[in-house]
Amino acid sequence: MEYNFREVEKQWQQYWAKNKTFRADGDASKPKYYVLDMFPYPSGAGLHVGHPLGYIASDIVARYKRLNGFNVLHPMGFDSFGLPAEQYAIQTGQHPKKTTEINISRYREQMDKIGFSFDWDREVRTSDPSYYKWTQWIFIQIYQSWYNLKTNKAEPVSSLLAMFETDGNGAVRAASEETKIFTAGEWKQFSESEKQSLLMNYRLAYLSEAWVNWCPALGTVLANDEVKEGVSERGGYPVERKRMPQWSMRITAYAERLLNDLEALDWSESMKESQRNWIGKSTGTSLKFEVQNPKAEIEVFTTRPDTIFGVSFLTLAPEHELVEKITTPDQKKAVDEYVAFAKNRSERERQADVKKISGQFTGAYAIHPFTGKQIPIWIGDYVLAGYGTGAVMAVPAHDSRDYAFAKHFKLPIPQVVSGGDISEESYDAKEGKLINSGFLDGLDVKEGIRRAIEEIEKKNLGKGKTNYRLRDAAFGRQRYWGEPIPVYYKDGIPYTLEEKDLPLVLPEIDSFLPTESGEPPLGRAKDWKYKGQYSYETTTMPGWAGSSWYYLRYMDAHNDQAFASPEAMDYWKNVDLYIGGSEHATGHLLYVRFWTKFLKDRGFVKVEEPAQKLINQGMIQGTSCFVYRLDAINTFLSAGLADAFLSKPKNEGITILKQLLASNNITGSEIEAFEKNPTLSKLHADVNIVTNNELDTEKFRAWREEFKNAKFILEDGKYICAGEVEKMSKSKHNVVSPDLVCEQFGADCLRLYEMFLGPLEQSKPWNTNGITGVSGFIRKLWKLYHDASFKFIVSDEPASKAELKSLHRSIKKVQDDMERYSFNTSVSNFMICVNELTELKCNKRQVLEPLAILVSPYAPHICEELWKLLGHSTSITFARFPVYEEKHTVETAFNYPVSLNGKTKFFIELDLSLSKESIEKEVLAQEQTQKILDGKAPKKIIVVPNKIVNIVI
RNA sequence: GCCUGGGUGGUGGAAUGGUAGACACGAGGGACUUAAAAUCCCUUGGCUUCACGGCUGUACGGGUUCGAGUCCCGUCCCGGGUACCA
Repeated sequence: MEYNFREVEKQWQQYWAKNKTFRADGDASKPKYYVLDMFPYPSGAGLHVGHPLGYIASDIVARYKRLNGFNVLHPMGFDSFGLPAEQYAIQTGQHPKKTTEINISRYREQMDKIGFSFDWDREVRTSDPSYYKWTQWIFIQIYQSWYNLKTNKAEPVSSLLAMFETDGNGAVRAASEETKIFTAGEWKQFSESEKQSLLMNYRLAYLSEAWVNWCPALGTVLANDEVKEGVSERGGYPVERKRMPQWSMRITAYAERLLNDLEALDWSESMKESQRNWIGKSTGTSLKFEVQNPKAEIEVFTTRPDTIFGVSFLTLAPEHELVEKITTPDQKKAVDEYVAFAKNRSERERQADVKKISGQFTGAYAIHPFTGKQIPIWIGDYVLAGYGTGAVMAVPAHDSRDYAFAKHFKLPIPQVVSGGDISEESYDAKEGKLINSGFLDGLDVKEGIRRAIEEIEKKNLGKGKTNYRLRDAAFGRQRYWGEPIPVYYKDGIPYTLEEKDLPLVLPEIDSFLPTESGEPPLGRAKDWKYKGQYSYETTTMPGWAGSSWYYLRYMDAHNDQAFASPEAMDYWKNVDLYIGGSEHATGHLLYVRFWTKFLKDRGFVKVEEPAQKLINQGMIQGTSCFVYRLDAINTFLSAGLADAFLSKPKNEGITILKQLLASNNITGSEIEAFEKNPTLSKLHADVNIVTNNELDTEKFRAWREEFKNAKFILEDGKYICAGEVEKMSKSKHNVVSPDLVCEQFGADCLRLYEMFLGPLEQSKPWNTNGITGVSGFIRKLWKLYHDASFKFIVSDEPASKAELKSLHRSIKKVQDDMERYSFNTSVSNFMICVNELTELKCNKRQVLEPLAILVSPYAPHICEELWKLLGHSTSITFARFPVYEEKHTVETAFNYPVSLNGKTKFFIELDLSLSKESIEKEVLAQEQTQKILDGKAPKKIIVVPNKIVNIVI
């Protein structure tokens, strides 16, 4: 009978699950290969066809590597803590744990239908106490560490304490905000609370008063990467700046390493560039400006110290601590007003009118360190409190923002770099000679920067400095559904739990809202105290905590003595191939690198980077379908007819439509109704009732009550929909679920088709139009082994040259494609092979067996079935991936193109195993060649191995 | 602005500097069939020719090369990311 994918696929999926076929085996003699997907957050909407794209690719690689003799680790899990479950809980009262479990089982069911070769025995869930125990444990290690700039790595706090006890902190070089110098003697005199608060400045996880992104609607703090364009990434709510006590991770200590180590990674250039930009290294110098009345010093950071003589004012951020001090009495009112105005503006407002210039003069003046001139001090919200020193030296002639500010407030714009016209805009380029610049005159910019820093350092006005845009990462979240931070407070001092007290389990609470006093939801937990008396930290960890080390847990998922055993980690090392979306460039992928480096420093892991190779799969967009409705009479126009109407002037269009309606049996009264209200609306139709742009009108009528009595005006007997590419989403009715595709065409078809759609990395719209081609391929493959009455047949006769040629060509191509991760061309190559073999009516075992293996990573179900029919014991590991022999055993001779002066003239039969020279000779000896040369001697003969022979006359 | 990836038929897309458009969809034609579905075969970048064939062609303009979609220089578009970062 014809291939029945429904039955076959189900059987194999059950077989694989029952036999745990894909368990990463313990055979340490095999080379390892770790292929990982970014694990999903199990949302309530389930998977659409876009989600499995990356999983299919990784699964193909996993199966391919197994066939090549690798011990493959290919796990899957769930990033199951997160905001949506909690929001849903607030709305419905359903416990997030429950909804999360429901969502996970739905995801699991959907994934199982696609036939992935995940090792489910290693599944991890970040919300599982046995997992987050170790997330908490790692937090404690980070808390108990400091960053030693001398050894350039994290060390336990004990080593720091030892230094304090013997020498104080004078000689300590640490990533820290601590500026107070103390001696060993002083240290010993400090009280416990003083000691702890000093130490806090060194810890890699620390509690401090900090500016945070506060999202009132979500009631929580967000990290910088969770804020996009001034609103929260989840939900799109406004975010404001707020100062509050806050747990943070000192990721800035790792800025340089995170930046430098990017180079050796096999990631896309754009991905690396995103991280570089996010880290935002810039080198320049700090520089102090003196204020005389009252006495104060303003420190600025600049990358252009060469333009120091072009400074015509200073600008401070409105939040700058000196603002209040230096403002003169007569400016006080105006400054206060401005500061209040700036503070009340949300980040979004502030960013939205970047073009609008605002600022206020403080009345104070600073002294130019080289010219001694008085420089007015302004405040302006184009200066950010969080970057550099929160103050800039304004060089309007050579910085576009300073320029705009100066023009607006009519401040002087002295030019100090020649080569640009500054009458209309600033000249920002780092090219030209310095002018009007005292000791810098005549130098070019590069040289000027060097000289200026030299002079600044000599005069002790500042020093060369590197600045990073990267901020420490906010770690506490004022919400429920996350890992509790394993910290309790004694006399107001935070202490971490001991390992034996872990996990600190998330307590049950009766409501997921903040408490009346504004405390996070965990403040509601009753009797939740350490040793019955000390209160716990009530914020929880952010979403990125659990995902920053999960790749390690898969290596040894059930270990309750350690997050993973050293043996397991020694064997699996790190991820060989990581597949996931590019949207994680500045979030997850930075944090997971950070934690890996930390764990390496402290000796818990041996690798410096989590993933050597990264592929970002593109997004699959939806193709929305639109129908056009004449609202007055509930009549739908096929797209072509609607176009004809819409492209005409209104009156003319109505006339055309009236005729059209009349000729389509629409009654006169209805035509009148239409004339009164001639509106044509464009509505989304469910893509699942549209095939090749043709709407199934019966299903459409049944889809919605309001369309029950709809009338349709067709073109060529069909109702055609208009198509448009949009993001796949429920509200646009363009969601295609993988379940449906599996049901209709089979999992193998879905897998092949998703790969066939185009290069993995590219974003592309889902379009089922071409799926019949792939579906046909599967049927053809089946039919290779079956005769006209669908009886299984295979011949033990030796294969013909042509058959072997087709097979070997495909093996070579597919191998090459796999090495390049070019999955789409692989599918094409399968199709060519099957087409050729079909034409040759090949049913030779010698060809069909390797073919089944070759195709199996892509279409595992049908291949397993065929392999079984071929009489072999059934297992996905088959034998080995068929290896193509480089020797020209099959195609020793074939038509070789010969071109004359770059133009292809003819083909000749050549033996490819010959050397270049012999090929040249043979070409010349050919009758055809002599005819073309016509007695002349060729100037040059170029032989391109395997490609072409070129004769130049 | 900066960074990054692109620009190839009606469409999705193939081409380690070597026969551009593989493979698939769509379209057109044909076979089988009472008919439909399914299946199979042929044609399908453009221009030109009755035909064999010829010319032209990978956003545009130059260059390197025996040979360029591919490499180099310049220009124009499109997608993605990102920014008052001093």
